[in-house]
Amino acid sequence: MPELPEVETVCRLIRPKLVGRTLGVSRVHWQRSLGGLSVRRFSKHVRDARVRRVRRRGKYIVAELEREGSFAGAILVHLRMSGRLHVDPAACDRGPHLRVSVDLDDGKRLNFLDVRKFGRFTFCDDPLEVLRALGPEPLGSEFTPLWLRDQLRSRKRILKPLLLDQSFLAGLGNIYVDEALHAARLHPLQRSNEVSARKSNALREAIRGTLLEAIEREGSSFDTFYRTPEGQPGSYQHQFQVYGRNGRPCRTCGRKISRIVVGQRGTHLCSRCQRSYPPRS
DNA sequence: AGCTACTCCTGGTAGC
DNA sequence: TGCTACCAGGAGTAGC
Repeated sequence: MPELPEVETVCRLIRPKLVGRTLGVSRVHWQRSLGGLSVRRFSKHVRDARVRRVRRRGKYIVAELEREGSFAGAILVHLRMSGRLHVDPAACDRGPHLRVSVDLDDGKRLNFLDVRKFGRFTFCDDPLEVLRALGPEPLGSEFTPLWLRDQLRSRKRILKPLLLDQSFLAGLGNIYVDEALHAARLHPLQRSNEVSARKSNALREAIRGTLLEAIEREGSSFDTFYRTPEGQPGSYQHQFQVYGRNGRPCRTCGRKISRIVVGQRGTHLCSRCQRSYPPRS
């Protein structure tokens, strides 16, 4: 599933193909991809606007638009489970999963594909309205050791759902939470207020290290899903320590990786490496 | 405040 | 082979 590293990879690859382009006609094949916006309004907002900048915030891709040099809203993309973004020649047939496409002034087309239809490709007058609900960037300057310690201490939430909560920290999903918790040797069911300062620092390092390494490897690909916009798979899936390794030996200690369900999410852990929960008595 | 359940969707696969 | 049933899962929302 596209999480921060995958979204960052997509962003880096499509940025040079979009910045400076003027948008043309759009085609909407699945209206709900627009997230409630009408086809007419979407098309009108996008047409003849120029792409000023392409950036990532959490798992969102934000393509900021301008008209006559002034900010004119943004295309906001969330890939959710199976979304993909490609810039293709206009003649390229992307098949039945193409949901939205927008013509570019260089004869190409920005295509949004999404097998499971959970993703969003929409226009937003003020993207900050959506983005300000997000927590800090795990690779940004706000995510300090002190911030994490304070935030963990001031809540009494189970670690896994807390780390998945985008309003707490932006960009982590099921895969990288499991990987980071294993790297920090923390149990997914541990309560946030019961995490020591030392463990909090370890968690911060684990989150940042995991994400940075995954970005370096252009994310993770499996299940025929995520691909870079160049069509290449990422390679971080070969580094997984726990995710999807149910029943196979932990690469640290050899114990079989177990799978439990936490907050309706499949959760993978090593019960020897991550034994802080339940508390030993 | 924090939790659970439900919804949206499809392709893949287990079981028969 | 061909059918049905079920599963994964990010995020929003309702309800307790």
